[in-house]
Amino acid sequence: MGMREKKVQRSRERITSEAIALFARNGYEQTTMEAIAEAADVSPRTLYRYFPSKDLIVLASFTANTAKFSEVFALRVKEMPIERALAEAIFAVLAVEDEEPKHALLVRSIIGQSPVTRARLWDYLGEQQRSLTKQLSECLGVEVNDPAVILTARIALEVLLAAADIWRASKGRASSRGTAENLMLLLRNGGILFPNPGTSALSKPSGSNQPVKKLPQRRRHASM
Amino acid sequence: MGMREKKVQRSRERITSEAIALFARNGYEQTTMEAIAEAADVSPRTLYRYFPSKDLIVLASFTANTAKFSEVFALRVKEMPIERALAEAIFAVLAVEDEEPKHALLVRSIIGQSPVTRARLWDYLGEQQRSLTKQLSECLGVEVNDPAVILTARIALEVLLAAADIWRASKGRASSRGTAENLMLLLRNGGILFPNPGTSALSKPSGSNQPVKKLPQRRRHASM
DNA sequence: TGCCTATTGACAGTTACTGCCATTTGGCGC
DNA sequence: GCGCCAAATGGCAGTAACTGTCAATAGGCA
Repeated sequence: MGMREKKVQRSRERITSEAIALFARNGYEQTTMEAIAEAADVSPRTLYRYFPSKDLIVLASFTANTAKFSEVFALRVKEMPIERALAEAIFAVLAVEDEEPKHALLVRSIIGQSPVTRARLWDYLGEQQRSLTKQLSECLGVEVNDPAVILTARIALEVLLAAADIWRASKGRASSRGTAENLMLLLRNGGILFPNPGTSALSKPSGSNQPVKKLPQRRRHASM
Repeated sequence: MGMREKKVQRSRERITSEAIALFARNGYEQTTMEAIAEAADVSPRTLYRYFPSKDLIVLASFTANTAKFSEVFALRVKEMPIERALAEAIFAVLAVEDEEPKHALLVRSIIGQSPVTRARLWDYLGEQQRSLTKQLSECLGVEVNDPAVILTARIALEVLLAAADIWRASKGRASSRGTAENLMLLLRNGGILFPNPGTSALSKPSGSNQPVKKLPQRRRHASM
């Protein structure tokens, strides 16, 4: 990698880390692009070349730390049943929450501060969902617009989001992986609406979550 | 209602309808607030008093035409099982799609044009979800942070969104209600991942959707 | 009729973002 | 090392979404 690309890389990382720091200190709306540019030691115009909009800085910080659902799924589905592959993908995406809880909570709090930022996350999840739908349809040999695969993909991502929500509500004290496992068990048993015979309709009192296996760490300001 | 409030009401409706018309003609980004103000015959400053931001005009046009999920659910759950009440709420929210397909498609296309606008919809759905979670927890006598109710609320809204998506993909030719019914049947049968014994894992070929019962029409630019 | 208050409008200012052009700087053949 | 090219950067001017402030206006009511 030449001098040129290395400089770009470093600028990019400097921008994201300085921006996150400023957002954390002063709030998202209160920190101007000019301030970020100064902190990252580039001109405002250059900052806009790296990130066409302020919210994309936040999204970059988010995606840099989270595995891509569809990628993990694509990898795992070759060697295990679909249900397990989905579970693995969910765990992989949630890995940051268990490994760097502080940082995960911080980024989420920044995302929560601005509608535009939430929009980027929503769009990102939409892409993941479309991608997963496509993969599921190929696995099962049905059309991509088959209601069954569309619904399955959406529910899988909902389990992920619900786990993240519950984890956040616990302020990072719970295990996100354990939470996700709990939810998937619930789903398998038919949930509240369609409980399978012999399973309780409600979730078991989840005072203690399972211990979490350590997974290889992802670096914070990765290549993105 | 006095002269004063009536004037406000009329201004509000003039703004939303003119704005939607302009968005439809020129696109969301291309129409300025100034242009909307002029079309609605108010000063720009006044326009901002009615709608603090451009995207909220679009959200208002959306919510004015769609029933509130949680309200319908609250009403119906008193007289029928939860599963049916959820279904009724889904049908009620989807009613616009079947009654005013053109308008529904238009608003959705405008929402699709801007991330901020999508964010508002997402936030709106988030409120609905929290509200539904609370109601479900009361119905079942469990905590609001019970994973089971959280997941149930999310899945219910996902069914709604999936139905809307599939309906939109059909360009309004399908029945959104029929689509939703199809999805709920799928869910009841355990879907792809956990099929109940004796049910096909995949959705049945849905060439013909059920006929749709006519429901009382909601006015387009209602009180909001 | 005349006062009071809610609504409106005009003006100036901030900030996110864009297009354009001049300047700098790393990469590379010589 | 030298000079050329293309990529990267920076500065400047402009647009448009907002926001605060204050004066003008117009219902509502005594």
